[in-house]
Amino acid sequence: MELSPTAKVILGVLGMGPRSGYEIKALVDRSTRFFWAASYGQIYPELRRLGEAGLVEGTDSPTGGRKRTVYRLTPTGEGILRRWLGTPPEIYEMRHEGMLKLFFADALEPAERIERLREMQTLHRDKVAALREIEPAASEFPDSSPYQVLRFGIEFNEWVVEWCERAVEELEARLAAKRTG
Amino acid sequence: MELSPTAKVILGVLGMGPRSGYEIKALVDRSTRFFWAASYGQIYPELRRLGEAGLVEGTDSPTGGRKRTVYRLTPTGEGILRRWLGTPPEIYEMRHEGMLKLFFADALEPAERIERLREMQTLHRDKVAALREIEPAASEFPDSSPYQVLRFGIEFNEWVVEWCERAVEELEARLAAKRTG
DNA sequence: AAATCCATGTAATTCGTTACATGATTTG
DNA sequence: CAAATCATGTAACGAATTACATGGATTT
Repeated sequence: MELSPTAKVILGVLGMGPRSGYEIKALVDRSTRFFWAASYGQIYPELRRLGEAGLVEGTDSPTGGRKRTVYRLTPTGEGILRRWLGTPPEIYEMRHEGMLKLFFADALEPAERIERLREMQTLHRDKVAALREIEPAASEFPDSSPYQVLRFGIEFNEWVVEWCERAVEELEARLAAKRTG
Repeated sequence: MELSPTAKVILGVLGMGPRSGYEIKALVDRSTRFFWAASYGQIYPELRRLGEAGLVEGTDSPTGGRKRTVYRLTPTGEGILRRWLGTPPEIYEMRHEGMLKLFFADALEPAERIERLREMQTLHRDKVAALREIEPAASEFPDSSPYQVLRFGIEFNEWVVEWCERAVEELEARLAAKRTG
């Protein structure tokens, strides 16, 4: 039973309690999206597949005349979630356009290379700001895993901001040395 | 002229000098793969498309009876590369299974949560080791952008290893406090 | 009354990996 | 001479986003 990327988030989220597809998407957008995204085009078909495979179970629970299906884990699904959680992580990927541009920055003037670094810094500063907005709500449960993960996100992005700062300083020092030397 | 993800690496690599598709792939695998991967199934078709669009130009230069096409940037391609390099980065994505498992770790025993963290730590320790192997060769050009990016990779992964260490210590302290308290 | 939110779902398109097929050349 | 490397390419498949379509409920 190989779990698809989207199945992993769905099972994990349903492990916290029953939810509709819409609610799963909303939760993902507020939390795991920073390291594990999922769109409607993935979530709804995957919920159907997981239902067919017997890992989740949908119950109709409309709000008024608005139809709505709430999904919960079956015992099988619960077991498979546990098993997956108990396995070492395998997937770790990054797609970082700032890094890519920096990698090719030898083709640029030194001043432009510094500009590239500044832009990368801005991007990560914005990430810190975005995550800090979530923080007050999340800090209600300071011992929880989700809060720990949020802290990681904030501290990691702060680290990158500082790294950029140091990199800029080094480059500027080198530029100055070249001018005077 | 919207550049595809693979077009970005290809143009960047060709900006450092003419290369065959095979050589592009080899370089990517030794360098940008950590933050921008590309496979044969992307590279060869994209080289053809870039050729049709007039950004690159292929020249037959067989080695013996083994056919081989070396690509170089056209002036148009050069210009488009420059323009892209001079624009703020937009794409920044991460897919981190360790983080995802940690996020859902409230469903686990505290001891298991610590295990999850240890596994994440191992993963990043392995990354540090892998990058350190490349370092000696890269450090020949300590002022180059690629070396700077490699340093980022090493230092970033080291930071994560330390973060995991701190997180484990906190959790262990909390566990101990619970036992005695 | 309009805007926003709740809710579900699909179609089109792009992106990306893996595996396969083919064959020459070099190195041990 | 076997294995590794150089070299190009495609087919099958899976993953993912975006946009669209539809419609009820709630809020302003």
